[in-house]
Amino acid sequence: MPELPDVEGFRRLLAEHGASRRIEQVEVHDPAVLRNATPEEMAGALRRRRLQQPERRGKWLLAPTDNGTLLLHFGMSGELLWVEPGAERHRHDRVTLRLEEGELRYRDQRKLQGLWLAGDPEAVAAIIGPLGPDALDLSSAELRGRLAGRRGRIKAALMDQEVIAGLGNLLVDEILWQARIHPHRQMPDLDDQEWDRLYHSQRKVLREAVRAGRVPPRPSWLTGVRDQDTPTCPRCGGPIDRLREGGRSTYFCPRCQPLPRA
DNA sequence: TCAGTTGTTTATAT
DNA sequence: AATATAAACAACTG
Repeated sequence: MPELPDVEGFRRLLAEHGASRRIEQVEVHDPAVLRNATPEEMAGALRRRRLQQPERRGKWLLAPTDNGTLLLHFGMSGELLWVEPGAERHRHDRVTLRLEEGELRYRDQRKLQGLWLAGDPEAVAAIIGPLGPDALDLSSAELRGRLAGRRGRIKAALMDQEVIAGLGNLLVDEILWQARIHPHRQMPDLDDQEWDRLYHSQRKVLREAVRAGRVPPRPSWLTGVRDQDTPTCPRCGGPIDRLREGGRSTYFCPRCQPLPRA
């Protein structure tokens, strides 16, 4: 699930239900998701502390309290849910933050990422590592400035969190498809019109995905057809092709997204 | 049994 | 120095 739009949805959830409320209890159902603290340390740091305004940085969610910050990363299968007090536990619920009004559940099937504890902004920065500017507030000039001059394929560059933070496999395929740019294009080869299409596609896809809290699988979008057995392009009707880029499945339309100089 | 999954890191090669 | 590839992490599903 989680790319920028999903994590932004989790941030909204946390802002609505958690901000300014007190954590009554921390329940660690699976200690394996705690990356730099024991369950005792996590509970000791957060119990009876007040949550402040949450923040998203790329795919990271920051939940600051009056005693340090909880950092959450959702990997490929994580999510954050708000449930009624004492709601039944799901088998993949790994951590529960119990508040007076309800419970926040960190749920994750695969446990590829997890939860960290940071005492100060420097510790937060050390855990998150270098991140490019967030994709959600990126100007046209900044997008081009971050990418131009790099060698390599455009999909790899867009997926690199140090270049731009927040874009993942699904988003990048959708953006490139809407911009009609082949995922293997080289940045120096893009003309002004293509840069423009890339920027506006990025804006449109992100705006609508953030609103939905996911990349919406609309029939008119690549995301709406990519999981079909033999997907066809919603724009031209031609067959959708698949290739491997950076170890990820990449879907594109060879007719709408041609690779020049074959 | 095997390939595949919306993420990231590490090792190795180019 | 950058870039490319594969594997590993983990827990499933078809």
